[in-house]
Formats: sequence, structure tokens, C-alpha cells
Amino acid sequence: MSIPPISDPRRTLTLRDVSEASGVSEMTVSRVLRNRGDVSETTRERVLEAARRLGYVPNKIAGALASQRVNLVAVIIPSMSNMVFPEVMTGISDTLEDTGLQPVVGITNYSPDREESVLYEMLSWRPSGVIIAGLEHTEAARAMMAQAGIPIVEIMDIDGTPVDSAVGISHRRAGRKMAEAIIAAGYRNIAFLGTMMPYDHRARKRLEGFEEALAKAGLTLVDREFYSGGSALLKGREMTEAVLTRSPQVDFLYYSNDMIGAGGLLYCLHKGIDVPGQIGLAGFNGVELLDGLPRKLATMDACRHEIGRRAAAIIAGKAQGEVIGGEVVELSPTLQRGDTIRN
Amino acid sequence: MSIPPISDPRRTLTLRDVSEASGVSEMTVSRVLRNRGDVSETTRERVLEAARRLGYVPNKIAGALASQRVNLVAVIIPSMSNMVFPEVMTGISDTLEDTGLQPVVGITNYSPDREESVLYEMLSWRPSGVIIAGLEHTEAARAMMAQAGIPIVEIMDIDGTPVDSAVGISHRRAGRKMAEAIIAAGYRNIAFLGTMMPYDHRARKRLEGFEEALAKAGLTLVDREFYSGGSALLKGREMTEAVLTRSPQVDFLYYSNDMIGAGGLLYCLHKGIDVPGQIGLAGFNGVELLDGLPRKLATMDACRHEIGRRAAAIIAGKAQGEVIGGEVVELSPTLQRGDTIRN
DNA sequence: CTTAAGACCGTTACCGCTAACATAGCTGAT
DNA sequence: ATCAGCTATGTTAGCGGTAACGGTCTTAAG
Repeated sequence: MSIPPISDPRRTLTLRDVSEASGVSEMTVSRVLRNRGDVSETTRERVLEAARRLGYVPNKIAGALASQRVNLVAVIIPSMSNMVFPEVMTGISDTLEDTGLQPVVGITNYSPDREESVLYEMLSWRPSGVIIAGLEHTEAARAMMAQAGIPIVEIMDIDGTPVDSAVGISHRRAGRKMAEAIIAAGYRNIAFLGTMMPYDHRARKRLEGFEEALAKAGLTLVDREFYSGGSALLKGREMTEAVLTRSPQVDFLYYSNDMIGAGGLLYCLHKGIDVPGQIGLAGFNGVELLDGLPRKLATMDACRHEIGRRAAAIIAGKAQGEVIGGEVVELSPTLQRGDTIRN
Repeated sequence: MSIPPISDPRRTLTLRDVSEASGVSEMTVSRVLRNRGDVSETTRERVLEAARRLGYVPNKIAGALASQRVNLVAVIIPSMSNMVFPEVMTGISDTLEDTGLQPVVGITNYSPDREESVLYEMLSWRPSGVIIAGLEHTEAARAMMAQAGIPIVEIMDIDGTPVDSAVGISHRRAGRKMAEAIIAAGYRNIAFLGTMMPYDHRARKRLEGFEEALAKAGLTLVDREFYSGGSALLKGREMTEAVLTRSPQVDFLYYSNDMIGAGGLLYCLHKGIDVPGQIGLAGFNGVELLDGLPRKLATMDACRHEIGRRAAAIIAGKAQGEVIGGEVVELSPTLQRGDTIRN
């Protein structure tokens, strides 16, 4: 057992090392590295030089404990491969960029239990705020968020009661709006194709709104098809084929997301079906991908980027000391008719 | 200035609160919550009950500082909207899942400077390891990683010298392999279409390998086209149109990624071009999306999932105390001929 | 020449938790 | 009865920073 030499290169550096190397107190080094408080230009330079030379990297763990401040914002979302969430993230990052706050992402895979444990894990790092997808959470999760004493923003959806703040769209209303446009265009034999995930509450709400509007017009869905897992584009093709085979009278296909909608569109075009004359199609989300398709799929954008920005702005505002109570921001998605709904 | 009452519901709870509520010392509470050390079943239950009732969430900041242990693994990647990285992430998460380690993601947007600052930020939280994309970093970034005293795994690419460990494929070799397959199939007038990002080193290396193999066969690229930003699928269409207009003699289109390749494929099919007779196409990555296309694009999978798994395994292993030096794991991508290269 | 007001830097006391060691009961072998 | 050897719990001393406050030394006005 030998005592490691002071200069052991593997020992991690602390403020004391920089302090000794530059001949000032640890406190002064701390001040220099944080740009806080008065320090003369001479010592500042001397300290910075020493820190650089040693390769000192501050220990935020100690800093956070001492200052009771953490510059992290927990972002909890179901998935990263959904196209939707990377864009929300972009909005969040853009807004947080110049606030000194930093997003940290947690993935739930659409599992409420996993969401609960991810939330617990993240809260244990005492973030400055939480941005979490959806309004549906376990009891325990809601309790944790309510107790945490930090701003919470639930995003994507506003059809429900938020714990604190919420930013999103009404998916029920979005479904209704789409149904109305489809009916107005004269389609009558409408089928729904979507995900089967029991926890995709937003897709469920869209379908509910959609059927509500159909009912008001005296219509009901003539067919429906669900999927889970796999390549969404491929599933879109397969499901479309299944529906059209089973229910030849169908004249409109409403998809719960753009990816399967794109698959369906490619299938219809391949089969030589007249779109939108014989059959109309619509998806949901307004993903960038659609721009490259041979024909533009009708869709409704979910304001993803804007949702991210607004949510981040709320957190950043409260971190600055704003004392607004929980607010609900409703964004309105716009219908993009594309080329797959006839006029 | 009033002193908040002991029972102030907004005060954040500490071990002391649980300790008082359950009538044992803080240390015992700590032991219970971490499942470490001997605690009688009676007190264990009493403590857990109290913690649950109060809604106590441990403070990992304090815990990490005291124990000098952080269960985080920094994962630094260029982008999340690239399809490629979400899959790598999946591999990482899957493997880390049951090790108690947790990935934390940082995004660089393909900027070396941003990478450096993200790395600095993450190292300041003293993670147990770093997984970072690519072998090209700033001087300072390399120095930080070398100094950090934790396992570092550079992923995706192995054409270069890693700081510590590396897991990936040889993109140069991948480019060569594809060129050889194309030449063997009889194509001679080959064009390249890809990203212009100056920092996409892997795409660059693939192109280098590709041209190297062409040269060996006495060929050179007859045309090349670059893009940046925007919808990759749409860009693929546009670039393909541009190339085919400019160089009608082209009989093969090699794309730097599957997304633009898919756009090109859709364009060719739309134009009634005989694929792969008149023109062959190939991309890179093997993204799931391709399964839904009307024809299967030739591609080469980049072992994304496996890369994530292996990288995570290395970090987890070293966290367990394995003392292996830097290792380089080379994975071999397999060519998937699809329907767009003639036999 | 005082002295008040800054500018600059140091000292002290934690932040909330855990490693390491100490202690108190209790068991069973001697 | 005695004591080694447990088990179950408590005590002490930090981990590496920062808040808050206290000095010292200039500087310039009174």
C-alpha cells in the first residue's frame, strides 16, 4: 500500500489543485471559473492559465450540492424513433440553448411503469424542471411531480388535467377537424388504420374525436385495422392491402400517423388506384419525410417544434423566478390537404 | 422573514426526514434504500413505509459526491434525426439496462466545437464512461478524454486511432466492398450522391474507399452531387434528377445514405426507368424504412444495434472492474443486394 | 490626515449523503 | 460464566464545491 504521489496523473483534479498551482484560494478559483464576483484581471488570467494547463474539469456534482442549483431539465418521452420527438427535442434545445439550462432525455417506450421509474431516477438528480409527454401517468408519478417543487410541463396533449403546466394540441379536436374535412369532400366509406399500442393515448383521442364527428354526420367507420411494431412504412402497405381486400367499398383511409400513411399511399399508387378520386388518404403529424413522396399525403401538423419551444420557455421563465401558476397553452394544428383529398 | 415550519410541504425531503419519521438513524435509512448492508426485516419495512408515505426521493447528487460513484454513461452523438443513432441508442440501453448504469445523451449537430463543449459539460458530471461517435475530435476533446480516467469508447468507425477503445466498422472498406460489387455487376458509369457536411467523416471515408476500388478497376466517378439540410427523401429525388439530366450516360447511382437513396429510387420508378437494368442504385445503412419501399434498395448495414451493444458492454465491464486496455472491435457490415443491383 | 466606499480575496460553515469504523446486543461454544 | 463472532445499528468525517460574510488595501472625497 503506497501513498500515491501528489502528482499522480490519474488522480482527478480539484479546485485545490488549481488553487495551489495559481497561488490563490480555492474560492477565488471558483469565482474565476464561474465568472462571478470581483476578481482582478491578473489573477483571473493566472487562474485560467493554470486550469487549462492542468486540464481541470469542474465537478458539477459538488457544485450543485453546495449551490442547490442544477442546470438540467428532465425531458421524458416515449421514444426517439417516432420522428415526432426528435423534432420536439430540437425545439427544446433551441430555446434552452442560451439560458444555461440543459436538457436530459429519458425514454419510456410507452410504458407507464417505465415512465415512473425514469421520472424517479431523473428527479433524484434534482433538475430545474421537467418536460414530460402526455397527461396520463401513474398515481405515483403524478404525486412525485406535484411534490417536486419544480416546474412541470406536460406536452403534446391538452385533453385532460395537467399537474402543473401543459403545452400541446387537442387531439380530440384534431380528429374531429379531419373527419369534417373528409366528409365535406364527399367521402362516405371511411376506414381507420392505426397503432394498437394501448398506451398511445393521443392516437386514441384522435380516433375518438374522429368517430364523434362521423357520428354527428350519421356515419360510422366501415373498417379498422391495427398494428404494432415493425417498419411503419411496410405495415402501412400491408394494412392497406388488408383493408382494401376485406372492404372493397372503402373510399377513404385515415391513418393514425404519417409513416403508415405514406406506406398506404405508395401501395395505392403502385396498384394504380386513383388517388384522391377513387380513394382518399390522410395521416397525422406533418413529418418532413412526406415532402419526398410522389404525391403529398394530407396531414395535420402537430406543432412539434413549437411545442418544444413553448415548453422550454416555461421552464426557463420559472427558473428565472417568474411565479406564474400552471398555465395551459393550446396550439392549433393546421390541416394540410396535400394531394390525397379531393376538393 | 419567517422561519418555515418544520412541516413545510414545499421543503425538499432529506434522509433526516425519513430517519425521524421511522425512528432510526439516517445511516440505516440509507442502507435500506440502497439495499446494502444488514438491516433487520422489521426496520426495513418501517423505513420503506415512511419513505413511501413521505414521498421521499433520494438526492443522487449528494450520494454521488459522498460515494464517488455515478451511474451515468455519457453518450455523445451528432444527431437524433439521422435514423442511425436512435438504433445505436437502443443497443446501448438494452445492454445497460441491467447493469445499473444509465445513458445520458448529448447532441453535437456534427460540430466539433459543440462536441467539445458537450463533452466538457458531461465530464463535469463525472460519468462512469463515455461513448462518443467518431474518431475525429478537437485536440482539447481528446486531451479531456485521455485525462478523464474513465473508459472511453469511440463508436461507428475504426479507421483511425482511438483514445481508448473503439467499436465500429471500417467505412473505407465498406465503400470498397460496395464498389467491387457494383463493378462485378457490370456497371461502368457510376455517380456518387451524398451529403456535403464537412464533418461527416464516415461518409467521406466511404467515398474514399469507393473511389479507391474504382481506380483499381481503371474507373472514375462520372458525376457527383452533394446536398445539405432539408428532407433527405426529397433531396434524393432532386439530386437524382439533376445527375441524370446532367450525365445521361450514368448507369449507377451510389448514395451516401439510404434516405436519399430511397428518394432516388422513388424518382426512378416514377420516371419509368428500368431498375436495375438501365440504372442500378445503392445506399448505405440498412434502415428499416426501406422494407416498405416498392422495391428493395441495395445497401450495407452498419451494425448499428450491435455497435451500441458492444460499446455499452465495454463500459459496463470496466465499471465492474475489468482492467482491459483499450480494445478495438471491428464489425463487418454485410452487403444486402436488394433489387437494385443486377446479378 | 481621516475615513467611507469599493475592489479584491480569504475563512467558515455547510449542502445531503455514504465509507469506515465503533458499539451494543445476542448467540453458542468453551 | 466468559468471550469470540455475529448481526444490527449508530457515529464521525469527509466528498468538492459555494453562500455568506469578513478582512485588507486602495482610492478619493471631506
